[in-house]
Amino acid sequence: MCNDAVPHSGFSSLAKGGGWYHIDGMKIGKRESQRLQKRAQIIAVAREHFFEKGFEGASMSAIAAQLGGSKRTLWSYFPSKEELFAAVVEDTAAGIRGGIDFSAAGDSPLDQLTHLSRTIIERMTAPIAVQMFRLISPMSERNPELVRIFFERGPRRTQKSIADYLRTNFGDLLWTDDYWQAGDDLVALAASNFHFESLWGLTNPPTPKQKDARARLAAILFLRAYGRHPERWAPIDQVDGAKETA
Amino acid sequence: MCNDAVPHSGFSSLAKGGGWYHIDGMKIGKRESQRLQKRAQIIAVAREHFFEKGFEGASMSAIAAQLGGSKRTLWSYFPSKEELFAAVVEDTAAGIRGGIDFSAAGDSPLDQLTHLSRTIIERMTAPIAVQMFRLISPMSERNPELVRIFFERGPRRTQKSIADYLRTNFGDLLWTDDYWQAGDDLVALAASNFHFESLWGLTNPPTPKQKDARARLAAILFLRAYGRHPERWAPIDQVDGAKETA
DNA sequence: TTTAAAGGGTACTGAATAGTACCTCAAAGG
DNA sequence: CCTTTGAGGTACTATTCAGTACCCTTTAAA
Repeated sequence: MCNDAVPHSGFSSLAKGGGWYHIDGMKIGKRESQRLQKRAQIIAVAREHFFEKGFEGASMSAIAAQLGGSKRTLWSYFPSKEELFAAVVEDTAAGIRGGIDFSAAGDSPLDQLTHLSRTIIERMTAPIAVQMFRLISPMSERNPELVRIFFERGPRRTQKSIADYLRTNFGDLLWTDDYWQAGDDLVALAASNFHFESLWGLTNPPTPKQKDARARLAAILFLRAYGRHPERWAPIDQVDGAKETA
Repeated sequence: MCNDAVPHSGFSSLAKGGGWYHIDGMKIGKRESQRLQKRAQIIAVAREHFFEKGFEGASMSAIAAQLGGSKRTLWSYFPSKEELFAAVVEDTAAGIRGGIDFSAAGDSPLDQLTHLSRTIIERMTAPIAVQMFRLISPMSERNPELVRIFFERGPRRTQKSIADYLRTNFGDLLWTDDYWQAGDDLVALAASNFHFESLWGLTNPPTPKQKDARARLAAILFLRAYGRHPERWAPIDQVDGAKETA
């Protein structure tokens, strides 16, 4: 979709200014290179506007004005507001997805899951993710396909990474075989509160310390809920709010 | 806010048509009564439009047209689009809140929590709640106060009910004193998946059977995670996806 | 029965919108 | 060096929208 705005006219000849331009290892001419840059710049500006005002509230004229160029230029890249919006969604989803960092692989199960929970929290409370949630939610009635694209390219990949990770590293410790469900529940335990608080802007953003505490609690809760031997993961003295009495 | 559109001019005199009109036990004249009815009707129609098109997408002219009356009438009730929107948010939040049904109070802890989880799921996947989430999310940048009002009058009350319920009925069974946190985690376990699926319209709405299964799983997970004796709530043979091997 | 308020209908204002037309100029490509 | 392509600038169209003005009818209240 929208690739017609980024023509790849094969191997173009040597540019006058000397040297080649590369994208993804492909040699391309300077014209194509500039066009790609311009396209990226447009998407970046459009993202600001859509994030701030929403789809209906954002104005193509305002975007063109901030870009400095003329409207004609904007329309030569994206033939309609919908297509520009779609490009922003795709680009942002691709930016959010990334790979999950499972680097704490050598530590204890509790530490591993704490680290994973911390990563999940960080990702779900990142401003770009929060703004994307705000932007995409109301689109499900008007353009469900767009929401699906966002989900497939963003959250879905994270879901899969987590499920794979649990299957590989925690297969023996859990009583369930449904690693997708378990992963979803880990995400829910780790980020659910922060998600709503961030989404609705009800409180100040959580501090690193709060995130750490929440990540550790989520890991304990998860290991108790899904572990074969839940009593091994006693929360007493490890978590604020635990009662003194055993 | 907006109460200037609903004048309560004290105890007005007898209406010609005979009899009194009552609202909240107060006697009011027929004019006031009709005005309140009209106001409610406007909010109902406006809600449809805002739910379908969002704040920016909805049109006051279209709302007035569907109401049948003239624009002048609409503006005499709500002096601006923002005020109408605020009224819709308040009205809807008040409608959603209701009381939680804790009627399964005589059963086992597992049954009690299953029932509670089922109620939570039902509430969070109800169309009016889903649409309200979609509508309110993007408002947090443009009108944070409105989001706060919605939260206080809707989700916050549910949060409190659940925390109170856990404190009263499960105080002895849980290792934590933080019943708000525990309640939030129960909600997360019960409804998190369904919440995103509903919000983004990714799948068909869950069937009653799926909701029942999820509610039971959430109850087990919660009792293992937060129970003093998690091993008592063994999921084997109670939950799909549990491994055969002990 | 009188009267004053409210609702309905139509037409309007002024502003903002998505998208187009046309021309000019810089620069990339050959 | 010359030609083509794309980008900038300005002005435009047609539409839609929030909100207003004006006038007529209905009806509740006294």
